[in-house]
Amino acid sequence: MPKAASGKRGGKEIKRRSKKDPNAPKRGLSAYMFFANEQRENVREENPGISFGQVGKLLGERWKALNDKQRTPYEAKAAADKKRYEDEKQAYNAEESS
DNA sequence: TCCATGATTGTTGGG
DNA sequence: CCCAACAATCATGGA
Repeated sequence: MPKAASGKRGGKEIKRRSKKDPNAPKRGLSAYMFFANEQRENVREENPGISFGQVGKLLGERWKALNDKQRTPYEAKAAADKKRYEDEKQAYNAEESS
C-alpha cells in the first residue's frame, strides 16, 4: 500500500502540476533553495564542467553537512519567503470570494 | 482534532 | 520547454 508511512514522508514520486487553483498561491521557497543559490556558484566553481547530477547530489550532501547554525541563514530566508506566500494566500483568499 | 498529501521552490544541462 | 536528484516546507484539506 504505497500511501505514505505515517510520520515519514513516504515516497519520492513527486510531479509538479502546473497550477490547479485560480490564482495559485505558490508556497514559499525552501532553505535548500537559498542554499543552492549560493552554493551553486561555489560547488560549480570547485567542479567546473560537472553536470547537474553531480552538482545536485553534491549540493545536497554538503547542505546537511552544515550545522543547524549554518542552515540558519537559509532557514531564515525560507521563513521570510514563507511570509511572502502568506501574502499570496491572503490575496488568494480575498479574490476567492467572487 | 489529527494526519497525510500535495503542490511548490531553485540549481544545472540537455533532448 | 520540461525533467531529473536533492532538500525543505508547510498550508490545506479530508476523516
